This record gives sequence, C-alpha cells and structure tokens, in this order.
Amino acid sequence: MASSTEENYLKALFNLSNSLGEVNLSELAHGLQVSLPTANSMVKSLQKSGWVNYEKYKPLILTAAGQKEAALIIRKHRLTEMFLVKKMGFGWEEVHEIAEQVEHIHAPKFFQRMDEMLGFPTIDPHGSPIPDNQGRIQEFSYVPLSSCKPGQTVQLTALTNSSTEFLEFLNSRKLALGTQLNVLSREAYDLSLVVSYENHPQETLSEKVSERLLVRVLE
Amino acid sequence: MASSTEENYLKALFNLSNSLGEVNLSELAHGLQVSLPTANSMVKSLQKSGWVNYEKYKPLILTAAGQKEAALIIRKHRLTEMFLVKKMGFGWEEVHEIAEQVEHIHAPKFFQRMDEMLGFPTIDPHGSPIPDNQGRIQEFSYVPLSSCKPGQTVQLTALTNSSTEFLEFLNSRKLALGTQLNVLSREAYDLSLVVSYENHPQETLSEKVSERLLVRVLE
DNA sequence: GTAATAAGTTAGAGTATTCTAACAAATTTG
DNA sequence: CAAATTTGTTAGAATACTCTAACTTATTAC
Repeated sequence: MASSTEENYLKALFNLSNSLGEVNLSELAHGLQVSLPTANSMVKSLQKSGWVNYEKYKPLILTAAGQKEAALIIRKHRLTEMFLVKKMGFGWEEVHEIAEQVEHIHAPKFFQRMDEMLGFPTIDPHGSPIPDNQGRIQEFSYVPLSSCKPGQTVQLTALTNSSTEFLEFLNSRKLALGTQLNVLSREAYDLSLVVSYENHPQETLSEKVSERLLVRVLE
Repeated sequence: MASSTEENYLKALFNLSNSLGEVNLSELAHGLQVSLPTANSMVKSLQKSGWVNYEKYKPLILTAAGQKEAALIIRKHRLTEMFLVKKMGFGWEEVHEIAEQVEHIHAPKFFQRMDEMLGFPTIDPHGSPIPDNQGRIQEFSYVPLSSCKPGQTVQLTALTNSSTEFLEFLNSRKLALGTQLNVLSREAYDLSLVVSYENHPQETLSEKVSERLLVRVLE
C-alpha cells in the first residue's frame, strides 16, 4: 500500500503528464516542492514498487498500475470536494486543502457512502471529472474560453486551475459553473475578452483568466 | 505541530492515564503496539516538545499542554464518529477505524462544520463525552452495570469499550444507548447478570460485558 | 559544433520512527 | 531480604523521506 508521500508523487505524475503520458523529473520536483535529488530518489523507489517506468535521463511514465492508483486517489479527492460543497456547505474555494488530506484516508466504505449520498457524481465542484471506482476517467472535450470568438454563446463547464485565489476571483465576479456567457469582443492588444452574463452586462476577462475557463459552445 | 505519530502517543497517554494522570511506559508501549525502546525514545522526544513530564523509571504524566492537545484530537475523533453515524448512516461498530484516520486531519473549519451540523453534541455514538473546542471534558458519573443490584431499573448510557466485536455483540442483542434494563438477578457463580428489556424478557450478560456497560440508575 | 545552460545523478548526511540485543533498575515473591 | 520477574534503558541499526554540494549528461544557442 502506498504511503501518503508516494500517493502524492503518483498524483503529481498523473496531473503533470503530457499527451504522451510523460513527465520530466524537474517538473515533478517543482510540482511537489521538493529538490531534484529528492524527486530522483523517490522515483527510483516508485519504480521498484512498479508504479513508474524510469530510465536514467529519460522522462517518467506511470505504469498502468501507477495510473490506476493515481486515478483512485484523485477519485477520493474529487468525491471529497463534492461532498464538502454539496453536503457540508463549503464554498468551492475552501475545499481543496481539506480534500488534500482526506484523499489519503484508506476506508473504501467512507468514500462509497459519499458517492451514494451524492448520487454518483461524474464531475467535482470545479468541473473536473471524477474517475470511477476502477480508476477510469471520462474525458470531456471542452474548449478554453480564450479560444472562443466574439458572437459565440458558451456555458462555463470546468476550470483548469482551482487555486483559492482564482476561485475567489470568480466568486467576486459571480462566475459559477453553468453560467452562460456571451463573448462580446476580444482586445487584440492583450487578448483579454469582453463578455456579458446574467446581471453583468460587460465584464473584461484577462487572457490568463479566459484560458483557465473551460466552456461548452452553445451557439 | 504534532505529527500523526505524536498525536497517537498523546491520545494513548490520555486514554491510559489512571486517576493520578499517570501511565507506565509498558502500558503505553502495549497500547500503541510498539516495542518498549520505541516508546521510550518517543517519550523523550515528546518531553522535549513539552507534552509529557518524564523522569527515568518514573510514570509518565501529560503536561497541561499535552492534555489539551490530546483532548482536541479526541474531540476530532468523537465528532467524526458522531458525524459518520448521524449524517452518513454508518453503524456505531463501523466508525472507529475511519475516525482513527480522520482525527489527524488539520482543518478546523471541517470539524467546526461537523459540530454545527450535529447541533454541538456532547457525547459520541458510544456515550463518551466530546471535549469542547478548548479541550475541556465534561465528566459524567455513570456506574458500570456490573455494580447494579437485582430490582434496579437502569438506562444504558455509555460504553467503556468500543471494539467492533463488542459493538457487534450488543447489536446482536439489540442493546443500544438509551435502552432501559431491569436487573433481574446475579449469578454468584460467575457474576453474570440476568436482565430484561424491550422484547427481551430474559438475557444473561457475562461479567465481562456488564462491567463495560455504563448506566444511569433510574429507580 | 562547441560553449553555455538546463536537467539529471551521485554521494553523503540529517530527522523521524521503528526494531533487536544486551543490560540495569525496580518490584514482587517466597 | 535475596532471588526471580518485570519494567525501563542504552546502544546500534534499518527504513522512509528529505536536504546540500559536487558532478555528469543533455539541450540550447550562437
């Protein structure tokens, strides 16, 4: 059974994987806020446990077992976030830190019960998919708001960043998942977008913000 | 901040303390399922952190800080047990293992919210008192059923042991907190008690069982 | 295509937690 | 009270995870 530390490495590897499923050691070290030698030695031990394929100077790749393990931890994290929001009344900006700890609990019944109480949700409060209990993830094909064109109407469906600061920013603008947005114009200068929605006839979103908002195009 | 390991030592010291607040090293080691030298070295480090008073060959005593720290961990444990039973539908025999892990989570808001949702309970599902958020414990003066006399009517109010096996035994006899019991007789031979309650006109409880059932005498 | 830079590795060490073996102090028992 | 037993201690070592310093390999940039 993986230690909490190992679980954090698996999760980071999963989240940092590029389209080829590869992660560089320095990205991993940076993501986990540890030194390069620490990550290096830990990766060797993860390899011994069969969770990572590793060859000197090559990018890291999770094995199938490593991917499943990681997905199941992420499942616990996202179920917990959903539970905290839907059943305990927390704001979406408050739940990450708590879930970061709860995800390491080994108690299948506990998470099963959350799942039942939530009606087997498929996405978490930030729109990210919740892996099923076999570690399989349903992929959605959302596009970043930053790629949308003036005139389009879209629905906010997920985020690619869920930091407290970002979520608080969205709260301050009353932007929630499900909100319908009309793309009014784009500033060629800084690529910011002007949008309207609900009681906000005109709101400017910087490129940094709009590329982190995933949307479904309605028309 | 105490590590999970340290927290477990503090909790064990708290729970094992006799009326003088003392614990022997061997009891501690036994309670935590570690070797005597392990407990010994850990206790030295707890002393350095100011949580335990320790002198060679003398019994261990928690400092005021250690007591408070321990009580706050026990608070988290018992709140969690109550939450699992009342809000998530678990049986009282299922919650200890989960709470054993949840108690180490550092997230005041999480436990505050549980407390609120539960209406600020003062006892856990096994009748044990829940320390307040300052680590103060309300003491109750219940007596063990084993000390009761034939003819008395009592109400089951708490348990001094909450092992899964014991709780499952109680479930099998439909004995729950709040149940009113009539003490019918005591066998001089093995000190077992014969009692009646609800749909059980006659049930024999061994001394081992009856001394673990705390009751309030009604008449 | 070499020089500079970035990325990765090795060596050596520190802290936390655990163990076994060997010994010492305290307590119990006849 | 001396012997036997229990309890507690020290020494030395192992594992997990972390670090800094020094070095090597790979990549990038002229």
